[in-house]
Amino acid sequence: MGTSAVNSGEQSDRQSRILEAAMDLLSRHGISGVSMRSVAREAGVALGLVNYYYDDKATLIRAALGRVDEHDLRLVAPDPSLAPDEQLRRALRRVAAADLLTTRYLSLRLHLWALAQADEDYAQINAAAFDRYIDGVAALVSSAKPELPWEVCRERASDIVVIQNGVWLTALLGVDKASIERSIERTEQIAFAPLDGTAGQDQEPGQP
Amino acid sequence: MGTSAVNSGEQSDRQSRILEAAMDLLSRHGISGVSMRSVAREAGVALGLVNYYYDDKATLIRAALGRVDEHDLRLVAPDPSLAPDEQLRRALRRVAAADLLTTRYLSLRLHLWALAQADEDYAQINAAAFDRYIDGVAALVSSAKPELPWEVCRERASDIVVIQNGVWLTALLGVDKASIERSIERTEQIAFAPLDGTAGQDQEPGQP
DNA sequence: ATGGAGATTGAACAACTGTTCAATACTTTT
DNA sequence: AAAAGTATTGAACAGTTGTTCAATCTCCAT
Repeated sequence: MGTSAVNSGEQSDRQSRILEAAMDLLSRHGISGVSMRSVAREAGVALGLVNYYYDDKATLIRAALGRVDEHDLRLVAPDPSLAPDEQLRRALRRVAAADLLTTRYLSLRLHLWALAQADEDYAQINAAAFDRYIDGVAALVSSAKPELPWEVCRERASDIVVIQNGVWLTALLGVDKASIERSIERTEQIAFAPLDGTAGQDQEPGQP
Repeated sequence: MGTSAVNSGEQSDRQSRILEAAMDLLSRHGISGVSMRSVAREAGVALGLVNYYYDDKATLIRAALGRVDEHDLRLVAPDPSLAPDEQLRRALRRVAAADLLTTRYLSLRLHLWALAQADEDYAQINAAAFDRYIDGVAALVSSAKPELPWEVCRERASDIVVIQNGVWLTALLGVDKASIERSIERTEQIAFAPLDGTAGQDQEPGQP
């Protein structure tokens, strides 16, 4: 029987070359550019082998989706070697890092999101990963500002993620670099805002 | 010869039914769900008629893209019957309006964006519409706050659009309604911020 | 070397794709 | 009523798609 896609990590090198090829094609040409044949060609492998490692085309796409979700989660993984507030700051900065704002990654994310919108199956995987990501951000906020109740951390995390999504989506359209920088700053302000009022914004700096 | 897709407005009823069907399918099942046959079926029309009104599948998709772009631009069109600051406020609020935050519209936008990412042709149309949209927002900001130099208005518009994109993208994933509301408020703060410092954010509400 | 298990190939199949086109139906003009 | 123009149909075409499968190849334990 096939090796199944539940297999994590690097399998026989060929299997991961196939997955890599699929992600590359998806990122560059969208789902219509991903056929079993084009994947095989891109991976330098016979057609049959793609179906050997991935029973379905759906399984192949699911594997790609899993890889990207995994990657996203690493962005907000706690790093014990850093002070909590520095951890948070870096995680927020990573979103605008050069290696993340590449067309290849952003485009891949966009296509996967579009797929999730069209297919209930992908949608669930995606939604779960999205929730875990928000939880990750909330956990970082909580470590950096322990005085905040968890509920507030989740709130701030949601707000931050809205902006982050906006950042990378807009980055695809080639918006001003400076605007992205300002948006990142905005996420920092939300994260580090003092407890008092609503998160990180005071319209009137006047005194009571 | 065919009627061409340059034809704006409502043509023979059948033509617009076809376009409507295409947009519906695109929104619900993504580009792989849009075939000339499925469009014809959804529109209750023979296969040949789709190619009669739209020479290409690409032409059909372009028409859909045009419709959505047109719709987006109307969101920031100036409305002389309102005071400038009210115009701006309403435009910013419209993004979170119920009729816009529907899956149908958001999903359509997402798929078109994904298509633009895969096809240079769509990409240019999309980029142009995106620019016009930012210009529209900037113009509204400028009317509401005439003391701002145009450059600053564009800056604020860019920042606002980043958040708006984040809002509707995240809305697709079913994020907390409250978070969306807070994000909209944030766009208002950016728009209406006093001229002094950076746009709409003061980390410390202290006095000088 | 011999057997066997897994890896790899490409041909074959049925289903679907976009596009073309001759044939018809319907409207309007003459 | 005839002619002309447009709208509408579905069959036909060549190509592509995902999936299956018998046939090979590779490698390792025996």
